[in-house]
Amino acid sequence: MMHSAEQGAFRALADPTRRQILVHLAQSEMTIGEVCDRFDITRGAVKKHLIILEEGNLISVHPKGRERINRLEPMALKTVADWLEYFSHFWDSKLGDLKSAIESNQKSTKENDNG
Amino acid sequence: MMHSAEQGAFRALADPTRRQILVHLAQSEMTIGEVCDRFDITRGAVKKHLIILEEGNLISVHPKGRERINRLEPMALKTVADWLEYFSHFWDSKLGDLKSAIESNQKSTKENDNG
DNA sequence: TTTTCATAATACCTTTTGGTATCATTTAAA
DNA sequence: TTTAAATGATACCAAAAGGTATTATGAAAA
Repeated sequence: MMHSAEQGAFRALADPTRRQILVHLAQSEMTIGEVCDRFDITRGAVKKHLIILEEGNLISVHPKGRERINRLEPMALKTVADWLEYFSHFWDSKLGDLKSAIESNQKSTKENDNG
Repeated sequence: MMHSAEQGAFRALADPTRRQILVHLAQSEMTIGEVCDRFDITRGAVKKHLIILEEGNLISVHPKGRERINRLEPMALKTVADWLEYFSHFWDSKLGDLKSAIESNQKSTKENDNG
């Protein structure tokens, strides 16, 4: 099946535990054990979340002795932010009302990366 | 169960068909029938996607005679963009490398809305 | 009033998801 | 060289997701 570049990241972000893990990794990189200490689920569950985060390129994993360091990879988050930015004129527009913003959008945009 | 304000939106955005629907609704509001015309799935499937988008406050639905108009609600997207912005210093930082950005983050941030 | 059109609702099916428990593997330490 | 620690892998389970087909409703049109 076809997957857009950001699909893996959107999928990973859908789960609150995974978003929480990203917040923790934004403070410092961690081993799996250290991530587990911050949640009340089993190591196996945490491991699965880390795999999904890795598949979405939101983290990278680096072996170090018998440990494995999990590190935030912010560029995948930027991919998501970029997708959202396509809609940003709806909320930071000076027009102030949605109807006008959509009409303005219809005039200016026919094709786009989100389509 | 506790749900953060943005949980419904993140959940809705995880599916590529639903993201596509939002792109279409950014062009103009549409009835369900008009949304269906743009996809190769059944009306029932589209309806379910619209319900999930509505649950995430990403769209609102407005009865009009025997039709129901689906309208983009951009503020829920802003909620998601705001969550992501917490991480933005990792990619737009002048520091340029992640290690420094995380160390800088450790100094400046102890608690935050994402935590 | 009787159709017809746009939509809602429900039952059902398969795959994915989020979790557990258990066993295997690899590396550091005694 | 054993032993302990950190992690990986697998089988299993219940619930949620994404889809279909079918039936029901409610408003517009003939």
